[in-house]
Amino acid sequence: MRQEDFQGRDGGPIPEGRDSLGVRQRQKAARPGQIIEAAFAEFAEKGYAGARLEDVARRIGVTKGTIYHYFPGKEDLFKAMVMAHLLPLIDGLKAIAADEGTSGGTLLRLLLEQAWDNMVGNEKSREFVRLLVGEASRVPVLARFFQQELSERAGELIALVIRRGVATGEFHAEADRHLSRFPDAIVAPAVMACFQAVLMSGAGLPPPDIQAMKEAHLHLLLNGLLVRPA
Amino acid sequence: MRQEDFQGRDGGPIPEGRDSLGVRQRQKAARPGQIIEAAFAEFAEKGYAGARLEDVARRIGVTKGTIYHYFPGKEDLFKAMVMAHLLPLIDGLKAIAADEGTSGGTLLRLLLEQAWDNMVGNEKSREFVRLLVGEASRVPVLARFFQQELSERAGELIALVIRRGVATGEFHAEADRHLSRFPDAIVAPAVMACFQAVLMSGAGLPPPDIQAMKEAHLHLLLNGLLVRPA
Amino acid sequence: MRQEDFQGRDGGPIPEGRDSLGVRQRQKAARPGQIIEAAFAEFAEKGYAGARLEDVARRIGVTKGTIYHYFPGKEDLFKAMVMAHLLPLIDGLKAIAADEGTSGGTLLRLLLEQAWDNMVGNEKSREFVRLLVGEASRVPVLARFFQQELSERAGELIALVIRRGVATGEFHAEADRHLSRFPDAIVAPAVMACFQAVLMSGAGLPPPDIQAMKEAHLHLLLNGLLVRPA
Amino acid sequence: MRQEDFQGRDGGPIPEGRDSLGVRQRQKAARPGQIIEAAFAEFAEKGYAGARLEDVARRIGVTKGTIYHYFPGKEDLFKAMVMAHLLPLIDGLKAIAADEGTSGGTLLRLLLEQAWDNMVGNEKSREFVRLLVGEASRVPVLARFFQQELSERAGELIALVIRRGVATGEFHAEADRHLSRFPDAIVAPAVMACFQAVLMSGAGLPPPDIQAMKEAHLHLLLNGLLVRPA
DNA sequence: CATGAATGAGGGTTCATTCAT
DNA sequence: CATGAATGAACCCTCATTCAT
Repeated sequence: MRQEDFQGRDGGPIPEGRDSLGVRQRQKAARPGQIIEAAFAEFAEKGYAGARLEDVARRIGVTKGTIYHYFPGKEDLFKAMVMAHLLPLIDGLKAIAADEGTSGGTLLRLLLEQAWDNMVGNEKSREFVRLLVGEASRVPVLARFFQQELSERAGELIALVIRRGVATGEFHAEADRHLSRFPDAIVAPAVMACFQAVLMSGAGLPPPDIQAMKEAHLHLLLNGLLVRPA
Repeated sequence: MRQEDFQGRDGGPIPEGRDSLGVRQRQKAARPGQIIEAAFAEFAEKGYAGARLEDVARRIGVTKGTIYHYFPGKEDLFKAMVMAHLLPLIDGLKAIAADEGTSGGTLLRLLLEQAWDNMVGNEKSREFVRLLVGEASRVPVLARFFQQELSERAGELIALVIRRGVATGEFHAEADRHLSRFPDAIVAPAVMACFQAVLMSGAGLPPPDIQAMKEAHLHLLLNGLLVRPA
Repeated sequence: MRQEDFQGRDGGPIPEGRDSLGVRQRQKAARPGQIIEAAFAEFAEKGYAGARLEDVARRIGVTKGTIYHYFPGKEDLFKAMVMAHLLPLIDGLKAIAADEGTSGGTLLRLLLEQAWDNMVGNEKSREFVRLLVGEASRVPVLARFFQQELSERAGELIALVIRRGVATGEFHAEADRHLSRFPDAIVAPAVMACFQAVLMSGAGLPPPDIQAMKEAHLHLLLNGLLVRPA
Repeated sequence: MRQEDFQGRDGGPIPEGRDSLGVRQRQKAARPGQIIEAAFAEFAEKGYAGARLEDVARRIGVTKGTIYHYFPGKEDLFKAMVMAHLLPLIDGLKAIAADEGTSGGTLLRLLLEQAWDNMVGNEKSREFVRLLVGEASRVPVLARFFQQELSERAGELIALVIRRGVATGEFHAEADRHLSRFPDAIVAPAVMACFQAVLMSGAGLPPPDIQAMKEAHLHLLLNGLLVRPA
C-alpha cells in the first residue's frame, strides 16, 4: 500500500444502476457499486491484508477478473470503498454546518443524533469505523483525506456549536476554552460504542443496548458528573 | 486466525530475563520477551496479516526459526503479544479497585490519570489500542478475554466509582442511572485520543497536544456543557 | 504455440484496401493489413509472449474483439504477420532469380543491394529479422516455411550466382566448392548488421553507420583479406 | 523488464559446488549454478516471457520457492543467466587479446577458431546466441553490457588483428580502411551459422554440416570471391 | 539453541478468448 | 462490424511452516 495520487470514485455513494437498459447494460452500471459493497464486507471481516479478491468477487457472483475491469487493484478498491463510505459522512457534516439559525444546544443534539445514527446505528457503519481506525491510517492518502475532510471539518463544526452555545449562555465558557483543543471528545462515546459493539460481536456475546448508551452519552455530555460545578 | 483454546504465556508482562546466569542462559530467558516486543512493533506497523515473521525475527537479530522455538506459530505469537500487553492493564485496574477508602472524585481522577498515561501517553500504547480494536476482535478468544477480563472489569470499576461518588454527594444521581449502562463513555475520550494521534501520525501530520486533550476530557467529564443543569 | 496446419493469408503483402467503396467497406478491406502492421510493431517490441492483443488493437484504435473478426487467435495473427513480411522477400528473390542474362558479379551486387535495402535499410525490417530469429524458430510451421521457401531458395540462388561467376571467370573456382555448403555466408554480414543496429538501439546508443557497413561487406566479400590469394 | 542497476553473479561461470561438506552444504553451494543452467534451458526453449519459473525449478527437482532463495525474481535470474554465459566469452576475448607476438593471419585464425567452437560448436551456445539476439536487447542493462564488454571489445580486437596483418603485409590495406567500420563482418558467418542450425532444428530438419560451414567461412574471408582483385 | 534451505499453498494480477449486445 | 464485459487459466511472487544441520 503506497500513497500515490488518489481519486475517489466520486458520484453518489455506491451507484446502483439505472433502468430502462439491457440486462447487460444495467449490470455494468451497477457493478462498481456491487463490488464496493462486497469489498466492504470482505475487508471488514478479514482486514485489508486478509481479504481475498476472489472472495469479494464470489460475493456478487462474478470472478476475480471482473474486479480488474473496474478497479486497477486491491489497494485502489480499498481506497474507493473507503471513499464511498466517507463521502456521505462528509455531506452529512456539511448539511449540519449549513444549518445557520439554530441554538447551540439544538445543533449539538442534531450533531450527536446524526453521529449515533450514521456510525453506531447499524452493524455496517460500526464495522466501517473499526476498519477506518484499524487500517486506513496505514494508507497515508486515506489517513490524510480522513483527517482533513472529515476529522478536521467535524472538529471545526463542533467548535462552532460550542461557541454558539456559549454565546447564547447555554454552555459555560470553560467548555469553549478546553474543547477547542479536543473537540472530538464530544463524539468520543459514540465511537467507543462502535468498538464495544464490534467487540461483543467478535466475542460471540449479545450486543449492547445502543439506545441506552446514546442516552448515557447525551446526559454525561450535557451535565457532567459533578453536582455543583465550581 | 481461528479461536481454538488459548493459553496466555503465564505471568509477568514481557519477561525480561533474570540475572546471575551465563550470557547464553540470560539470552534464552530474555528471548520470549524480545520476540514479543518485536512482534508488537511489526504487528502494529503492518497489521496481523501483513506482518512477516521474518521481519519480526530480524528486528532482534535472529532468524525465523528461532521464533518457532518459543511460539508454535504466528497466531500464537499474536495472542501472546496481546496478552502481554493486556495483563498489566488488568493489574492496574485491580490495583485501583483495591483502593477501598477513597472518595469517588479522587478515584475517578486516579482512574483517568492511569488511562491517559497507560493508553495515550506513549506511541506504543496508542498503537496497541489501535491494534486491539483493529485486529483482536477478529480473534474470538482475544475478543472474549478482553471483554471479560478488561472491558467488563473496567466497567464494573467505573460503575463502582460513580456509585461511590453519588453516595458521597459528589456526583449527581442521574449519572449513576445512565452510566451503569455505558460506563466506558467515561474513558471514551482517552481512546479517541489514541486514534487521533495514530491517524495524524499515519497522515504524516504533527501529533496533537495530548496534555490539553486530557484536560479537556477531565473538564468535560466533570462539568458537562450546560451552565445550569435542569 | 504449436505447429498445427498453417495457412498464410493468401496473397498480397499486407493488403491495403482498394478504393471506390464506401468508407465502411474501405475500412473493412483495410483492417487485416492494419492489424498485421500493428501486430508487427507490438511483437517486435515485446516479443511473442510479451505482446498483448489489446495493445495491438489500441495501436489502430479498435478493441480486442475486432482482431478476432479477422484472425482466429494470437498465434495465427503472429503467423500471418510473419508471412506478410516473408512473402515479399520471397518475391524479391524470385525476381532476381528470373534475371537470366546477367553476369555473376552484377547479379551478386544486385542480390546484396536488395538484402541491405530490404533487411538492414530500415528499422522495421531489422526488427523483423530479429523477430524471425528470436521467435519464429519456436513455431515449427514458420521455421519450416522460412527454411524451405526463403532460406533454401536464397541458398540456391546464391549458389547459382556463384557458379555463374565462376563460369565467366569472375570468381575463382574454390569459392564455388566451399560456398555450395554455406551460401548464406555471403549475406551473413547484412544479417549481422541488423542485430548490431537493434542492439545499439536497445542499449540506448547511437545507431551504426549502415552505409559504411554495407561497403565493408561488399569489399570483404569480393576481395577477402589476403594480399595474394594462393 | 526494466533496466535498474545490475550485478552479475560474478564468480566463475556457473559455480558447481565444492566437496568435503555435508550433503546440504554441497547442495546449497551448487544451487545457483544449477538454477542458472536450468533457467538457460527454459529461457532458450520458451523465450523470456514464455518461460515459467516453476518449470525451471522442476528441471532440477526443486520447487518454485527455492529459486527465490537465490534470485530476487525472474528478471534477475535471466540477467544472471546471461551474464554467466557472457563472462567466459569475454575472458576468451581477453586471452586472445593478450597474445602479443603473433602474426595477423594466425591471430585471425585463432579468433575464428574460438568463435566457431564457442558459439557454433554446440547446441547450447547456439541457443544462447539466439537468446541474446532475441531477448537481451529488450533488457537495456544487458544490451549495454553486451555492447560494451563484448561487442565493442571484439570489434577492437578484430581491428587490431587486421591492422597487424596489414602491417606485416599479409592483408591488403583496403581491408583495414573498410573493416574498421564494421569489424563484426569478420565473424558474421559464424553467427549466421548459429541461426541456421537453430532454425533447422526448429523446423525439425537435419542439422547442417558445421565443419564445412566453418571452412567456407575461412576461405571466403581470406580469399574473397574475385579472381583478381582490381 | 539457532540457522536458513526448502516447501507448498495460496493470492494478486494478467490476458487470450468468448459472446451478448 | 465492433464493442467490451466477463471468464478462467496461468504465472509471478510471498510467506508460514518444517527440518536437517
